[in-house]
Amino acid sequence: MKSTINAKDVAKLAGVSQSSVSRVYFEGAKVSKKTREKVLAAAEELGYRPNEFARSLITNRTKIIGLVMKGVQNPFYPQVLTQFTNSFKQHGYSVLFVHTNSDEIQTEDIETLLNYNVAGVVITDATMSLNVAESFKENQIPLVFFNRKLSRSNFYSVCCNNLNAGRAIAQYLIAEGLKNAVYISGNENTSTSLEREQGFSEVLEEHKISYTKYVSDYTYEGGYKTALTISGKGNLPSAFFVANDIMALGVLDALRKQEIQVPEQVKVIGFDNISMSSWPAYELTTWEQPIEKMVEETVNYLLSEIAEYTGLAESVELDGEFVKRKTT
Amino acid sequence: MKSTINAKDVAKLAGVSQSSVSRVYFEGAKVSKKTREKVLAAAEELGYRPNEFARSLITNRTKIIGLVMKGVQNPFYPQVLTQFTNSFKQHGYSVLFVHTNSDEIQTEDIETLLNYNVAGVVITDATMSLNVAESFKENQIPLVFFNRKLSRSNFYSVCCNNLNAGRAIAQYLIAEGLKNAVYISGNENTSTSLEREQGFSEVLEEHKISYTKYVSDYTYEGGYKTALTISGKGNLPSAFFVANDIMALGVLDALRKQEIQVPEQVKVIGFDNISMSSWPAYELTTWEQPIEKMVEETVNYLLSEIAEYTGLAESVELDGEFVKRKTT
DNA sequence: CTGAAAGCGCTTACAG
DNA sequence: CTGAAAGCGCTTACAG
Repeated sequence: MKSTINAKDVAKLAGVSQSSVSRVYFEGAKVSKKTREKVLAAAEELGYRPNEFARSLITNRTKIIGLVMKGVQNPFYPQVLTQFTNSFKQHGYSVLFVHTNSDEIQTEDIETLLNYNVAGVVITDATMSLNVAESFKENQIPLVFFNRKLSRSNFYSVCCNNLNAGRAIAQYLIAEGLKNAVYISGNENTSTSLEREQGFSEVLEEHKISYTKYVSDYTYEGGYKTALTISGKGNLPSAFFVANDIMALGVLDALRKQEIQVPEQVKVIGFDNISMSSWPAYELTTWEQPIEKMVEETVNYLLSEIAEYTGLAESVELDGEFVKRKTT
Repeated sequence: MKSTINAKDVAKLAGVSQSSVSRVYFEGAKVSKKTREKVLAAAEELGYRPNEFARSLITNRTKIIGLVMKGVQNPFYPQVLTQFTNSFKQHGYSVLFVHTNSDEIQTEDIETLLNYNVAGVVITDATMSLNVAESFKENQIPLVFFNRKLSRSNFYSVCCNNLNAGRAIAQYLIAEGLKNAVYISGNENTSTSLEREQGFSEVLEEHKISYTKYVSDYTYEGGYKTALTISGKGNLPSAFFVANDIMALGVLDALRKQEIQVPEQVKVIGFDNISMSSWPAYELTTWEQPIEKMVEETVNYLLSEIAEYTGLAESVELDGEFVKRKTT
C-alpha cells in the first residue's frame, strides 16, 4: 500500500533512463528541457517524491540541522526557535529538535545528532563537555554555540555583546545617580550571566560604587524569591540589575507585594526584552538582544561551513540596544 | 576524513560477517553472546555507529516524528513542545520541528514531512486542507491533531474537553451570582474557541442569562484592546470569560489601567493555566488543560498506529480542572 | 545530453 | 546461530 514509487517507475513511464530521472531532481545536474518535461509529467502522474534517505546515504550529506535547546520555559526561546526554523527552511534545511533538561547536553542526544548525520548543529543555552564536542569536529559537522560561550573551547559562538551591555547599563544607572546596586545573576557559570556582571562591575568599580551579587537561576520564581529576601533585610539598593527579563518580572512582582515603589524607591533593569517586558503591568527597562542578527549570523556561518568546512572558531558578539521604560 | 566506518569494517576487526554486525544493532535479531561481545568491542574501538539512512532506506521506516506548531508565542506551547520531545525520546523517536505561520499548514511543510518519511505527525493548533491531509492517509502515516479538531475530517484528535469546561465555568459564575457576561473568543473558527463558547452559552441560556461575544485572536494585545473597547463603553458585565490565558492577562492589564477592580467590579476567567497565570501580578482564575495526559494520549496513539496501522479516527477529549485564584 | 552499471550501508530471506 | 547474497532508491563516474 505504501506509495513506493521510485525513480525507476517514473523512468519507465517517461520513457527515459532512471539516471535521467535522478538528474531532474538533482540540483546542478544537466538535463535537456525535453527530458525534464517528460520526467516531471510522469512524476506528477505517479506522485513521485525522491527518497531523502537514499539520497543522504549516497551523498553522505543531509538537509537537517540539529537544534538543541535548553530552558524553553524562558519566553526568549520560542522566538529564537521560530526564527531559526524559518531561516533554515528558506535555505532548504529542516530542523531536528532536541530538548535537554540539564545544563550539559547528554551523550544520547549527541548520538541522535550523529546518527542522523546532521549537516550542522546549533546549541542554545547549554554547554557540552569538550570531549563530546570533539566528536563533531572529527565528523566535520559545523557547530555553533548560541547565546553561550564555551571557555577553553575552539568552537564558533554567537552572542549578544554582554560585556558592553553590562557596561552601558552601569553607565546609565550612574548617570541617574546610582548609590549602590544589586546584581541578580542567572545560573552560575553561564557565560551570559558572568559577562553581564563583569561589564557592570568594571564600570561600577571605576566609579567606586559597590554592588552585591545574589545568585539566582534565570527563572521568574528565582527572581521573585531573591527580591523578597533582599527587601526582607530592609536595606534596598538604588537599583537592581537582573540578568534576564523573566527574573526581573519576578523581582517587580516581589517589590509590588512589599509595596516598594519602582522606580522611586528602587530601579530595576532586566535583559532580553521579551514581549512581556512591555506589558503595562511591568513596563520593564531592559536590554534588547539582537536576536534577528544573531540568528542570521549563526545561519550564515553554518551554511558556509556546510559548503566548505574550515572549522573556523570565533566568538561573535553583536550589539544590543538599551530599552528605557518605566522601571528606571 | 569523515568517519565512514561501516559494518563491514567492524565485521573484519571482529572476525565475523557483516550480517552479524547488523544483527547486533537490530532490535529483535538473534545473536550469540559471544558474537555480540566481539562486535561491540570492535565497534567501540572503531567508533562505529549504524547509519540511520541506510537503515531507513531498507526498512522503509524512520524514527522521526514530525511536529508541526503554530503560534509558539503562546507560553502554552513551549511546555507542549518539551513534553512531546521528551516523551518521544523515551520511545526512541526524534522530533522534526516544523513551524507554520499561517493557520493552515503549507504544502511545502507537508512535502518536508513526506520526504523524510516520518513515522507519525502531530499537528498543533493548526488546520490543514483535507486533500493535503489525505496524502498522509495514502502513505499510511498516522496523524494527530493536537488541541484542534478538524471538522468533517476523519483524523484522530486529542483535545481538552472544551465543551464541559465552558459549561463548568458558566455554572461556577452563575453560582457566584452572574448577571451578564462577555465572552472574548480566540481566532474565529478555531474549534477550541467555538467549543468553549458553546458550553458556556448552553448553560447561560438554560439560566436565561445573556452574554456578548467579542472576537479576538488569542494574543495578549488582542485581549488588552478588546477589554479597553468594552470598558470604554462604560458598561461592564459581571464577568469576562476569556478563551485563553494570555488574552486574559491582557484583559487584566487593561482593566487595571482603567482602575477597574477585579474581581469586585468584574470577574475574569481564562483558559490553559499557563505559568504566568499564577504570578502575583495576575492570580488569574482559569481552567487547566491536562497537557500531560493529552501528550501521553497522543504519543500512545501514534506508537500503536506505527506498530500497526489502522487509520483509526477518533476525537479524544480529556477533562481539565478548574483553578480558582483571585480574579473571581 | 543520456544510459548502463557500480555502489552508498544497511536488512533480511535463504541455506547451512 | 551464522554467512553469502540480494536489494532498498538513489548518485555518479564512465562511455557513447
